[in-house]
Amino acid sequence: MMDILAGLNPSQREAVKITAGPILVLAGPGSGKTRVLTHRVAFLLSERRISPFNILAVTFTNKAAREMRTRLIQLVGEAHARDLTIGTFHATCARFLRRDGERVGLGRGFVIYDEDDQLTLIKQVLKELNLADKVYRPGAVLGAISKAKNELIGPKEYVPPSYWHEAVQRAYRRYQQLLAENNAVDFDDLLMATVRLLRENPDVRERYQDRYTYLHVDEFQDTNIAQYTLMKLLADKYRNLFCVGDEDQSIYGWRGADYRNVLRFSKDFPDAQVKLLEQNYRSTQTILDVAQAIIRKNKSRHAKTLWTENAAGIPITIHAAYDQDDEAQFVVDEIARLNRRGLRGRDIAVFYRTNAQSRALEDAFVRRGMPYQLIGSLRFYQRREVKDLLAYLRLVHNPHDSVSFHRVINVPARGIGKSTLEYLAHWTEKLRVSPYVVLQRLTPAADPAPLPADAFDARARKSLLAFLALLDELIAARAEMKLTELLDRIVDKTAYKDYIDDGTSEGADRWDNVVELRKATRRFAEGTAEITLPTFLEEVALIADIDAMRDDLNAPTLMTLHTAKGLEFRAVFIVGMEEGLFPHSRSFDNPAQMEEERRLCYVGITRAKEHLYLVHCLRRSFYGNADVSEPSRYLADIPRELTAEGWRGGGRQEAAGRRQEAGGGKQEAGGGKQEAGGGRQEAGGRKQEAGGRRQSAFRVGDKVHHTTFGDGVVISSQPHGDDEEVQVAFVGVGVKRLFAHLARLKKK
DNA sequence: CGAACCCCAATTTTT
DNA sequence: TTGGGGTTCG
Repeated sequence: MMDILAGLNPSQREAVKITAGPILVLAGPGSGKTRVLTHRVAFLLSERRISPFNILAVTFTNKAAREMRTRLIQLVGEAHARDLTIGTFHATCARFLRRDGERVGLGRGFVIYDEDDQLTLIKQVLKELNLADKVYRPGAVLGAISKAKNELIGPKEYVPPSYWHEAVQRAYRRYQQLLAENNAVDFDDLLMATVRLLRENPDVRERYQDRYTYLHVDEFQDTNIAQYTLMKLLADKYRNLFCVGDEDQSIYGWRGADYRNVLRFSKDFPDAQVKLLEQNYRSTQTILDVAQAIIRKNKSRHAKTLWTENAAGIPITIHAAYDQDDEAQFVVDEIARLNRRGLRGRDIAVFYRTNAQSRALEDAFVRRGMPYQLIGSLRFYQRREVKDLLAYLRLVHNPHDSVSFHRVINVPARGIGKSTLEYLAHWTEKLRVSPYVVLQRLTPAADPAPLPADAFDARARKSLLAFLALLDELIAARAEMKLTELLDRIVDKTAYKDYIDDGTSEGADRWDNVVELRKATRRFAEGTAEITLPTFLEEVALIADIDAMRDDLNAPTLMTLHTAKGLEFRAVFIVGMEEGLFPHSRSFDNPAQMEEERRLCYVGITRAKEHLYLVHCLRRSFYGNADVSEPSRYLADIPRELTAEGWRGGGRQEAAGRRQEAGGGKQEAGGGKQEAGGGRQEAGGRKQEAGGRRQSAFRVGDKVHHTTFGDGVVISSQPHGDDEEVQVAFVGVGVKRLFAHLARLKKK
């Protein structure tokens, strides 16, 4: 076993060595926060001989949990690391509730509703309560409910601060009722119910307190009230609570996170030791200076003095692009350049404020035939086909789940239409049972008594009974089948392939996703579906975008700034550095939110080790129409001497003067999409760049002629497969991007 | 019943 | 621009 303390700096070592009592480690970006956390656990295990069973560490993402475990395996070996409890807040709570949920009224087989399901449910509620969804927008109502839950406020305690919120309260109450009827919980319930479980049941509380005597929280600044309360409850007996965080990286305030938990901690644990980690090991001095220049402007923060022994490095690049296509083009061009200078794909990331921005980037990568990894946006487990099949699986697990029930009762279409469903709803309300039970009572042998013979017309009745038979068959099959077989059976019995694979390329993509889902079930090959189905469903429900990130893909990663937290790359691009986008206009009127935007910028910048690019557009189109954009205020905060001067040269600026179009349509460069692993990331075109091998026939500055567009000047040129992709500024037409050969471009 | 059409609305970040 | 939801027509 290696020396746990070796390789730690003095402050890190101090933090690790305090093994008793409450400890708060305030750690700047790149200061070895995760290192301290893992080494502290390793230290507990090997030096203090604490049993791994007594150690709990919570993170915010599965990825972080996984990484922590991996590092601990390296430090203390598989045998010790295996028995540690490391997981996300949500997964940990789900685990507690699987065991003891009945104490707070949760049935054994409860399902976890994701955002889609929540939306479905709240829409139903709003309809029931006759609340116009114009005024009571489902998302907004859910947001208000979520906010309450994060603060551990139930529908009864809820004090509506306005008229609007009075309706929210009613919706909240009904929403919880429906969740209970469906034996379902939403994300926030996982936390809230666990807190309730511990609060209201001293025996359970004490059992968990005795089990987990050493508690650890990662990214402490992002905990909300519920999460903080949970940890405080667990720590109440032995008081061994170790938290690491950085208030400057608090970016989830909108989701209820409250960095004042850092202050609360000091108040609740007056004897807490506070350790500061201020040495940065990640970034160049220049990048660190840029980051400081940004974050310094925030008022509500404790000034920190981050420093590094790293070299100054190179100046950062601020680039003005014409529009988002030009911006994306710049990014891929620049990445190609970095590649030539020895940076590998996995060393590079592109961050943006909103997911919608990924599109233009994807287009540019695909056109270039450059592989990439996209995190987020259209999530795998959110796609229609995947959700459909998951709904079937959930129904098998819990047939009373009415959201899943309604999702698939007519998918694929089996002649159960609107009026039939309305009538079905009539019976569920009348009998106060789940739709599944109504179907059961359509059978002649039903007990209690079957519904009257004239309930539902013959056709509807037949369809409904067929669906019931299908469900019951699947439920019965569960006991003797593996999960994968169960899924196959569902696909088979519903003729799902015929339904989804309609001959179009989208259909093929969708079918690929089904195959991918099938692959995901294969990890649960041991034991019958009876055993593995609940675990599978739970895991799937608690997956986050970032969890699917792969290090083995060696492609640049595209993700939102929020997702980027906790990662590092040799080169970082932040695009869309524009007022209204970043900082986002939604934050303008709220100073606290504006500070959060700034922290987000700080988080983005501090991901970079060596190269940092901040890019903004002069024009950006939002939904349909283009608008002039102002450079982000953050750019103005950066001292000039830290940025590359005279950089904005090259042919690009001329191009920027004119309207630029992605001419010639979108050519799919590579062999379509590559679905990988968890199925969520998409590598774009996979075709290898021709690189410098081909001699290009067209060079920047060449005068050319095109039969339709007339005369123009080449402003860029890229070898592309057998052809050459050129950008040409045509007189009176604008910039077009085309394949020279294909377009029969002539040199003049 | 279901496909086709139309209109409207929204678009921040997500465990 | 996209998608969801509602309406209409076959």
